[in-house]
Amino acid sequence: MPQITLPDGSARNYDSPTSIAEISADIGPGLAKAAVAGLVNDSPVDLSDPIASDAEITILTAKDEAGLEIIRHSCAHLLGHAIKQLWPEGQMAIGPVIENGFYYDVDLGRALTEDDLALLEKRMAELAATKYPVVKHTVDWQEAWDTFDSRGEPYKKEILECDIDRSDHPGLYHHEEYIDMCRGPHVPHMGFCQHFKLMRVSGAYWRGDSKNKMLQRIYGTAWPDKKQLRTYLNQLAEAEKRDHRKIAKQLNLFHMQEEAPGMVFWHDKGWSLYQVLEQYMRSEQRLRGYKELKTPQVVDFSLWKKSGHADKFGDDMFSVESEGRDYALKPMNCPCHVQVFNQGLKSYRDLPLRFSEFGSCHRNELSGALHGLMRVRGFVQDDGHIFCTEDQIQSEVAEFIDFLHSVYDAFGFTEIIYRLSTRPDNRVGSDEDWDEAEAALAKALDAKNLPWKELPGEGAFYGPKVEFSLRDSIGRVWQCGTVQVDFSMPGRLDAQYVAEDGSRKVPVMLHRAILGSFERFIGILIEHHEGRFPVWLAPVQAVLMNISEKQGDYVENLQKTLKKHGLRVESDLRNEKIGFKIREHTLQRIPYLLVAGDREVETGTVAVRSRKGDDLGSMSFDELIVLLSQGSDSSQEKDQAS
RNA sequence: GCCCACAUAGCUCAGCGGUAGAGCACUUCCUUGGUAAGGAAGAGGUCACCAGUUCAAGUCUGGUUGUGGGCUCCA
Repeated sequence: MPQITLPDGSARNYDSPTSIAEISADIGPGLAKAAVAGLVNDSPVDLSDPIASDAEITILTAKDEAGLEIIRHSCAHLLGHAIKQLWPEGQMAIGPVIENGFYYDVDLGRALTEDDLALLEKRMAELAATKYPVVKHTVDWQEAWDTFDSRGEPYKKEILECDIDRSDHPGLYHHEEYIDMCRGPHVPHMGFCQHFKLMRVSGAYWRGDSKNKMLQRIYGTAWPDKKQLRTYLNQLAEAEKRDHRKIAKQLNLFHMQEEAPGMVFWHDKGWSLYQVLEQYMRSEQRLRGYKELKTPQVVDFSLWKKSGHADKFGDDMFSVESEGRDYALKPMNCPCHVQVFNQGLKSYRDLPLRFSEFGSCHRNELSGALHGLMRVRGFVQDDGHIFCTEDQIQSEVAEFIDFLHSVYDAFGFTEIIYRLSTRPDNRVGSDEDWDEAEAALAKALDAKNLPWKELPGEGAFYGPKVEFSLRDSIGRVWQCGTVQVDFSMPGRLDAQYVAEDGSRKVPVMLHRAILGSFERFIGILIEHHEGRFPVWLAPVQAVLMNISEKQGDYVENLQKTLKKHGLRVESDLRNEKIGFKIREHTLQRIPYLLVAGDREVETGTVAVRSRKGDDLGSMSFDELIVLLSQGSDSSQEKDQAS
């Protein structure tokens, strides 16, 4: 006699075991039709699963996030169904839900083409249009194994053997003649799975292990209705429009070429952006008590052996041989900073000691990992290392977080995501050290009421860390900042200070970065702003143009004066119509377009137009200085020109 | 590094066995025009690189390099 409680608190009684399907039908035909699956005491179930005892239930529809996930999961099965119809020899691996969609890994023994994808998509649409029912059979382990054995599905058998207990009762979902194994739940019929699109194919290792066979992975996206599918596809097009590689080409910021894979040739405009960032970080760091260093880029391997990096990352370091000695291009700055710390005897009175460096690093990343500015081989970190005592960890981390907030705010990033990565299995340092460091990081976050998520086991081998990610203007998340506690390196590299009692102690070292690397951060800025940089960052803040030749001298003089005020202003005296010049510089996303004709020469002004197309009227020289000098202050960041 | 795709003028791309094409940009000339493209003429390419097939190769085959999308990795 199950009593069913609905989310609104109302209860219904049933004489015999019931199901989500039955309850939905009792509530109304609309709901019965829309129901995808349900939650029974917060556990997901199929519509048809029997409910024999008292329970709190929720009916899931396509409108629920959980309901949509079920649809996506069923879409993976639909893809499996279509694959097996088109290529019966294909061996199915796994087909999970991912953000915005699903994928299926399958072993076809050959690569898939774009044409195959279209074929698959067509077959899937045909199958889904029949709205065939999905039937679940719960069987015992052996029956599941026999089923996949007879159907020639070795990967499914391996999953059973390795991941599923023999006493379990796996669910077999029958999609007409196709059978897939799944914890479920799934949609009651495929009519729910009609709004999808296959996106791409790629290779993927079986079980994510590069030693295993490479399977073919087919990605798809799926949504509750046509409209949401279209919206999503539009968003993708939007992201593509923002691609920093494309915008950088249009705006002439940098280029890369075959002779230096993964390294950047900065052009003047990109370098201007870079310099503004660097100068900004430099002045902020100075205000916060950092001492800026510059350390060598080519350092003998012995130091990397001592620091432990050669053992762990040796293959990823660029090496140089000279006069029988082996050197490496530095992949990071920390060992060099310890060398600076080690010069001269340090006292506890010197701590905390904050070093910073715009450290030029090289890492020989796998060729396939390179990606525009986002993943490069040569880059510059806004690196810093704080040498301190254990007692100072929490306050140093707290100060660092304040610093990081002010920087992200200045660049217009308001939403930050905090993650605390704790001890991995493979680690150095005592458990007591880890307890203390993890607690210090957590306390620093909690003291500011920041919401954070723990990533157990994700810490570095030498200590726990907090990672800071920011959300960009179209919702994507980028990890940039980090602060890491290090118990290992100061000891390995013989860093010491004299404690209050005269004894020698090893300092704690905090690694920290806010931007991460200039290269990547600029890539993120380009995409975040879609190349429309706030005026304080814009490589060219304004372009002065004349209407006709007569105003040429006026424009040139004005440009000189503005440049003397440190403003980045160009002039365009070409023999072109004003409309043509306006168009070109608008496409170049120049914040302000300054036009001088006879009227302006007479009054000593210029006509100001924003890149958005707004007419800001005539401005005098003084007004221009104010307009173009809007700083990194975030309240001004959202200027009229954006 | 692995899987798949791609590489043609400065840029964006077409051509897919038979003497290299378009638009924009560039150069010169005309035009001096008030807020998103004024007109005319001209110049510009060993079709990424190296082999092979063929009477003939941007075009077909193999290899190399780079790029793109994934996978793996990310101190």
